[in-house]
Amino acid sequence: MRYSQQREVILNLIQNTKIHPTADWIYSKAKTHIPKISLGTVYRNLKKLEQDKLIATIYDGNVARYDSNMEKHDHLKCNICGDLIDINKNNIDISKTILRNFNFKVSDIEMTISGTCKKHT
Amino acid sequence: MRYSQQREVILNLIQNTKIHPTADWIYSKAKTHIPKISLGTVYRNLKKLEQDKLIATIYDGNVARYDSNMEKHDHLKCNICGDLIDINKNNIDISKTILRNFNFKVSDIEMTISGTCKKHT
DNA sequence: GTATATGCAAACAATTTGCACGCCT
DNA sequence: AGGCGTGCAAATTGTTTGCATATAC
Repeated sequence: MRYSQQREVILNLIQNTKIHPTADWIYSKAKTHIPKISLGTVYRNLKKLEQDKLIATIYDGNVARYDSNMEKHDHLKCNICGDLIDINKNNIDISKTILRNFNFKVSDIEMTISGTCKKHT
Repeated sequence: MRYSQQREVILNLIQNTKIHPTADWIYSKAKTHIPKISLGTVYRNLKKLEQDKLIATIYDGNVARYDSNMEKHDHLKCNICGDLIDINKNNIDISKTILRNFNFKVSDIEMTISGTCKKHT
């Protein structure tokens, strides 16, 4: 992958925030560094960065968010502000542990387990 | 909520399939019963049915899928065909149990825990 | 009769893509 | 020089909405 200033700015933005930003947020921040940058460029670079495993995509409802924490981890999602907070599975015991460690009151736990179903064995 | 043939067909379609269909799938099946049904009607009824807790929305990547199994449950998602298979959390012990019970080879477990973060206490 | 539901089409939001040009290597 | 990356605008996709008409109750 060849160097480009746009890609560098985009990656830095993602790495320097904890908010798991959307493409739009990245676009508006990037414009303060590169006023002429386009939204298409943002999306193209996000795809590339994901392919190169420099970032990961999190689908939050029907909006994509981007995360540069590439260690396997999960999220606490606040029902009120929508913030996503990183957690390691190791930290999880049960709701009580989460309440204690994160001061986060759990109302629901959702899980998607992926893999290969029996049709492909 | 007042009766309508459209809504009845839509709900029946969701209840009679295990595939967690998308709005588009529902629309095309519904047309075989009600040729003039519109996609707008499908979406409006999906919203209503969700508000009335007759169905639930599952966000799968960036597409919404609809599920009439209203008991709390999670999903196994096949990496190859994209199918979502229902599971009860009770069934989950670990990957091995899943392999045994569902003949499903687990490659990843993702979890979103929602609730209220400390900013709102 | 009146409120709710419908079909249709236009509007929207998020994301992708074709094209001519620009800039790394 | 050659190819990857860019800006711009138009195209796509999934979903929502305004409006006039139709239907349940």
